[in-house]
Amino acid sequence: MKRIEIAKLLGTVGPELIGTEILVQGWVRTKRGNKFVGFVALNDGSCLANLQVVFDFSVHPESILHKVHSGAAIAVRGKLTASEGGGQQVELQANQLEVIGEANPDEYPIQPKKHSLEFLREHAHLRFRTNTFSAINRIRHHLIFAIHQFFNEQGFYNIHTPIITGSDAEGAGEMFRVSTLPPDNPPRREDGSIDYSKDFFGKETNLTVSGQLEAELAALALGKVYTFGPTFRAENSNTTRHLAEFWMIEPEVAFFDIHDDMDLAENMLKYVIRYVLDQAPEDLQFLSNRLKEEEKNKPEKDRAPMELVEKLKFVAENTFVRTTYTEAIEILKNSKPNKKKQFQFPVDAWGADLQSEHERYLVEKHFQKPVILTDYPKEIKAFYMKQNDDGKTVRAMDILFPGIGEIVGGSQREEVYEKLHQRMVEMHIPTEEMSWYLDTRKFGSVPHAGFGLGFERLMLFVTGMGNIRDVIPFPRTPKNAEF
RNA sequence: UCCUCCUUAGCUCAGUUGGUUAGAGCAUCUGACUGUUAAUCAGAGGGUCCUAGGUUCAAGUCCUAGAGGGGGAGCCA
Repeated sequence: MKRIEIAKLLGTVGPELIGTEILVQGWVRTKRGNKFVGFVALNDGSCLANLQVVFDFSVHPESILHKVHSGAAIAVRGKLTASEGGGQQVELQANQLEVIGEANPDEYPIQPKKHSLEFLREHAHLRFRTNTFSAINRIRHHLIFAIHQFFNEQGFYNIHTPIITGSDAEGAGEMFRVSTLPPDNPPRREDGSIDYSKDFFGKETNLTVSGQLEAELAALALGKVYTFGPTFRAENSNTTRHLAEFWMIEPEVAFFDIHDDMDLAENMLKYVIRYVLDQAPEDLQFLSNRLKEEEKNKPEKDRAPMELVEKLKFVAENTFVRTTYTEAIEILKNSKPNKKKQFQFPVDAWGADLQSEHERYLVEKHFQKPVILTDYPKEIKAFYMKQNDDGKTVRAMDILFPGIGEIVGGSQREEVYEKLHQRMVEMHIPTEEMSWYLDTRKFGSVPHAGFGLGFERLMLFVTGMGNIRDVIPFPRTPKNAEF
């Protein structure tokens, strides 16, 4: 007999199968009952909801049912019936029970009760077994799929940019070195420095901090491309928004200017949010309720103004606010918290980078919508960004989301060889080592633009979770590479 | 890296001014109950109070150092 997934039994297929003999396999969530009848809530990961399996104790020997604990894997054959109880439409009357894998209740750490997220993080190998993390990971799948589908529908090509990179000049952050040299006794040059010409690649190599520069190479031939791959930053960042290993989406499009870039980013975010709303309503509702429950413990002023599902719909249906850095500085200068000196970093002069508290004020208090900020001072942005005619600003755009801060960072790229070269010299980027990048501006250079979207930051927003370590299955952070 | 808070039973947490034998709920085990929904009810077992020093007649409680974790900041996606 072939196994049927619980999602199908609890979905549209269920009613048709009432009265027939079926097989289900899954993991026990809870067991309850009395001497005569037992109820097991069975979950197989195909959906959030459990299937209720009913055991008649006069049929099943107690010795086997004794092994049915939370966490145990079982296979059950029986007849699907309309439920006598109130909690569910259908249930399974068990005829045959097989305990596939026992779970010793004295050792199994996941109980049918609320665990703290901190505790579950230390048991990340088992936290998939909880409602919260199974919901998060199903949503993660839908989001990944939606991103690929969006770009595919728009005619983009997916490009695999290298994970190991020989360039350390991207300036996006500290890098993890990749080397096969013996760490205790590496070959050295006469001056005592490590001789990387003897290393595996014959030079220093690192894990990538961004696929953007390589994506630009592809865009200047294939037109519309995107990368979606792992990214590594060796920054000692200990926050709820940073990971040492995370996944990034980086589209790059030839003949796009900054406005096309903003349109693309806004459309993409709305598309994937709508997709998840459509594909995972139960999981989202569960997380929404969970969040609401959690917020009951918070003071009124710290509570989110909207419930999760409501918030996602709001973002999907409303136009993002677009404004310039210069206008944002004016708004902040004249804002109440600035005048009352409530900002930790007061806003006085044009040219300073915006702090988290400023971004949060703009998004959550002033506009109360996602905000796209453009035309930042060139001093606080990367070397490859297109310089405006004012000589002061670059065509950069950051998308700020409530509760998350910066979720997208992008720009139109500088396509004029001389301007790019000059900016690289000014910012001490080694131009010889980056000749392959400069070549694109020598041969058939065109205006182009792109952006980077931190996938886990998007996950934070969509799931409403507060810590980035809970939206990736196995988080890598400073001092933590378990599992 | 900086600031701040936390660490007591398997889990979540109480523990008063330093004072007798460190408690509760859930989980586990035993028993009761013929349809439960995180079942309910009764009973039992379960503790290196994070670690190492120190103060004191007396430390879970006070002090110092360390470890681990949370939150915030910086860097950023």
